[in-house]
Amino acid sequence: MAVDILAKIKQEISYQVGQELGIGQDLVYKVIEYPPREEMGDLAIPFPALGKKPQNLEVKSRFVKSHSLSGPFLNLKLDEAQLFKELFSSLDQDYGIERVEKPRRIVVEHTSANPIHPLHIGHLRNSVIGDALVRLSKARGHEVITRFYVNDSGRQVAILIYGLSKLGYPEPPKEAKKDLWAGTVYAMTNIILEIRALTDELKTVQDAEYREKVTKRDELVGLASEIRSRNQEYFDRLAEAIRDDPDPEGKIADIIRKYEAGDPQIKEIVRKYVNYVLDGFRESLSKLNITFDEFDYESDLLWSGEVKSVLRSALSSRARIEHKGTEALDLDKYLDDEVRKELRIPAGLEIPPLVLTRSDGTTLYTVRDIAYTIKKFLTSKADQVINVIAEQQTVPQIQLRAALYLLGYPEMAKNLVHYSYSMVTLPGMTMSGRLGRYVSLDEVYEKVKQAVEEKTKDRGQVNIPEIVNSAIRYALLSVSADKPITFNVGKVTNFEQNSGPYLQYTYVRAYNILSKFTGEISLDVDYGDLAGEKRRLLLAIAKFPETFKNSADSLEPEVLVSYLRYLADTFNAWYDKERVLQEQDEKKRMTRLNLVKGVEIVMRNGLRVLGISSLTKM
RNA sequence: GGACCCGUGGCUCAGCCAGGACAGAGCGAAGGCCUGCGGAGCCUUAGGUCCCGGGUUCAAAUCCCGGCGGGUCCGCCA
Repeated sequence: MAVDILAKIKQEISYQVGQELGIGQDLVYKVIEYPPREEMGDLAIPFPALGKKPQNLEVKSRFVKSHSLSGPFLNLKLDEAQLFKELFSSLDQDYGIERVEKPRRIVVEHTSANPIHPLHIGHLRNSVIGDALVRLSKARGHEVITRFYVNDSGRQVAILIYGLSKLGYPEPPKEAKKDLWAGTVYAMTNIILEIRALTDELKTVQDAEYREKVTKRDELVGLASEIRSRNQEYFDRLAEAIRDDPDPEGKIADIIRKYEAGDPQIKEIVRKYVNYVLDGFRESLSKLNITFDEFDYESDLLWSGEVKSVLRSALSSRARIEHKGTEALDLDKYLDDEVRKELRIPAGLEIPPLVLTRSDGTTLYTVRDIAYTIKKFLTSKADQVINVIAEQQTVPQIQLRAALYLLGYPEMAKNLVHYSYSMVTLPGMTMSGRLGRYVSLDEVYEKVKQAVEEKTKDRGQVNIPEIVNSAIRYALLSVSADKPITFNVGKVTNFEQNSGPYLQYTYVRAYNILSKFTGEISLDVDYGDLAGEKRRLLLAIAKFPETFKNSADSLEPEVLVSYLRYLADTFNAWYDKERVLQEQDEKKRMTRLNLVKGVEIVMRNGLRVLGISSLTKM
């Protein structure tokens, strides 16, 4: 079992200082920080934060080499020899991967794209973040279940099925990627329907509105001709069939209704095509080593009666109201300030009522999501459910928590986390799955792959997929989730310092030094050698357990990413200046080998929990 | 109009939640470093009113209030 040496040292120091000042150890521990500049020391205690200002203070610890008062700070310099000895005598392969004392059961739902078109770079951010959260939490010792919610009973799937019906329910060509193929049919059908709807509207409007709609229709017609080029035969057949259909909207509503009711014929059709698209998703995500434990179909919740039961409970709730002639829940009225705070609902937000049913009696997405959330908590016996969902759904997610609370599931409401992330945009283009306008995950993957192939073409056997994976993951994980990203392929294929491949490359350097050393790495070292970057490396290695805990517990992969970047920079700066294997002095060589070993282990473990493989050559 | 998120060198970001000492990186720019463990590397230099204005504090990029700018949402869509 690896030990967090730095935590041990900080505890010892805070105990000492606490005794001297007559305050609690925990309080001191909490305020210990790292000075901004090296020459100040390795640790600092700001006295005002403790409400004390001692004249002089003795810190007696074998780990502390010296200390000095500087303004309001007590600066401590650690004894690198003691730290080194303690750290490397207990270093093992799992170093830094600190497990929690009380593991929890955590469900992470992520990606959950509509099964009607291929995954695009917006979903990619969701998948990569979700997967990193899964890996971080698992490494921390939690039991994690990964789930994908299949939205198979909405209007969008119905549109796809409607389009397919007009084509006589064709099979995708053998060589085609099935999600891509379905996405084309969906976008064609949708555009044709939208144009038709707009054309109908033109008959009843006039003047400014008329001109606006004409412009909009012209745009759609332009897009239509673009998408027609993907498959002219499909497009022309769809256009003709939909033109001849007296009531497409009725047919689509019919599909939704029959599917919700579990009509065996439509069930078989819908499931077949939805599963084709899911096959495509799995194929794309497997390239990034992303998998799921469960795929949960929205329709199963309808057929099993789980949605009905939620609806019944909602209809008998005291919060039930009539809203615009239909059934709804008033989520605003019955939650006091304290509850809102507990549920992380902004104080100033007027929560919109939750509409429960359409006038034809069918249920809406959020109602089904209530049922799904309950299912996630119950079937996995989860302590916490994390939904990785775009920021656009902030309000619906709030409605969800509020509704759970009101319907008698306050614990679930409190333990449901919306892990929000901001949009991914493309330079000079807005994406729209509805209109078939997007850059798919597969395209991004291929572009990055080409760049990697170009870069490695003279290097023999190299694990190209793992380099592509690291470049993509790093690009999406190094930016905090709540920042919007403009996805720039040029940047992702730049494998210089700020990149996943840079980290992998650093690992390769460390690994190769170790692989060329045939002896035994011992602790018979020269502590005097621990200066400059080597001392910095020692400190950095010592900080890894704390950084990992921080990153995992706060669900912030970017914290770990920045740390690994710093470690790599420090290692590379040293690597260029001094030799390890060629060092003549045996004890110095041994000092350095230990440090390289430390970097190797930390880099490998750190990358692993981000879903990035450490390669031994590249 | 209301709510939420974002605003840090020319560009892209870290640091903000848990306030602390002259604000860190990368890209781009200028100039250097390959007889040595893999140059996807290293070393210099230039470049910053941390959006603005108040407030709290011994201490504010960080917390609070008010603005400004950008994004997102406010549907019997999901």
